[in-house]
Amino acid sequence: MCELAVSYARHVEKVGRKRSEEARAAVLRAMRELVTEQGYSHVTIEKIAARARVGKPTIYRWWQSKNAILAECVLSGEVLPTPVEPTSPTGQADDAAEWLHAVLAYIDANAPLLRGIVAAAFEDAAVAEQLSIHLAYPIEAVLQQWASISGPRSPATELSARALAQLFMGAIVYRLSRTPSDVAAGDDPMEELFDMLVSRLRIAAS
Amino acid sequence: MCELAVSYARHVEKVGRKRSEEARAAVLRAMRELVTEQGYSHVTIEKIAARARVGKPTIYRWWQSKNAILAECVLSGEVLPTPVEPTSPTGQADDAAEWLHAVLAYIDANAPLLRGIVAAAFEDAAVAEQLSIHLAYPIEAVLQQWASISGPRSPATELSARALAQLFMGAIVYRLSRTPSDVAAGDDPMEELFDMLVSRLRIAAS
DNA sequence: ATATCAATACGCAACGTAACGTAATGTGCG
DNA sequence: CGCACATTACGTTACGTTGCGTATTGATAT
Repeated sequence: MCELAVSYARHVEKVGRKRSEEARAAVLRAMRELVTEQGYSHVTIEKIAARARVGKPTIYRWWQSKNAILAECVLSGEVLPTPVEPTSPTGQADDAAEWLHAVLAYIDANAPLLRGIVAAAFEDAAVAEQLSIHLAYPIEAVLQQWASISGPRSPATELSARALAQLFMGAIVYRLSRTPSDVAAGDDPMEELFDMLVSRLRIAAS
Repeated sequence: MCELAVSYARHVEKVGRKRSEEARAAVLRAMRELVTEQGYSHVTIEKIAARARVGKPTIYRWWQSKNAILAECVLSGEVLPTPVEPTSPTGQADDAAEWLHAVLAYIDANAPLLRGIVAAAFEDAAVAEQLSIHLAYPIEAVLQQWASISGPRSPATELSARALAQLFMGAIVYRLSRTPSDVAAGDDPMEELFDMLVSRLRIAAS
């Protein structure tokens, strides 16, 4: 299951020098920075090693591939921090709106990095799985929580919470593929989608 | 705008041997096949040249990059053929359902290729633009056509055609990122989305 | 306790392979 | 004749691997 984490626990017992947590963190950090700056396809192991001030063999010892490093970035929550957690899931429509906008703002702010992650996810199932677990499922859970306040598959949503969540995830991901200029050119239906969702929650709550 | 097509019109006039349409088609065909078989990141210029039985310099003469070749695949409609065009845009709900399912079936049938294209789109704005033009906009146009039958922004849809198209595109993209087994595990919001869309068209038409 | 040793991780340097993008050379088509 | 083509070759970059010397750790022996 969690091969990614297990890699850190190789030869747990016995003697010997311990793995440098410093080196591990530096590699993940370098990966994040390089993806943000240059795009995932332009990231090389050698660049990572150079920036992290780490030997190339050290990287190959602990990670099977470039994708595995990126997957671990997602896994260890270094890419998708607090905003994914709801501020106050009380079911209030205003809270919902606030939270949705916070998530969207975070995604926009980290667009270059997330674009690289998504691109990798489309070519590597392991990355896709981590992305689902650490981005899609939490969002889905929150939306489901809100939706369930007005009952499962209520008239307020007409769609199951799961379908609704996946649709939003899709819209958010698709939005990422477009340049900020495109999105800013009054061509962004995200507000419209939010309004729909929030207004329905509002109706359901009243 | 269309730098991609212009590449074919270099030195349009005057003498000399004409560009081999055969070679061009062979390159695009090889790109499609290799992406389908091995994934975009594993496609190399040399593999393309070998499979297309074409010299490497010929490829570099006409295309600036690997992404440019892929973008031209999308541009020249070799990737997204007929199903994107509506079969009979009469506004009948049954037609709508049929068309939506046809598009979906086509996408599923070509999932490996489309995964590669989407992955590239997330790292190359030019590819993303071609994808928008040749997939998102046609879908949007069809939805708009259907929506307009019951009046612009009617109660039947509540969302603008643009927002619906974005939702649809997002769902398609998100679905592509998941393995067929995942999608088949009754975890697919597509049918639900279709049902909602179609049932509303049906109501609006009556 | 302190010293010693084995085991392991580390950075560094170098290797052969693969793909890159370009250049040189000839053939074939218009 | 001019240009596009295939072929071949080249230097560069990144790959993934290996050997080496050093640093750090736990176990063992004094």
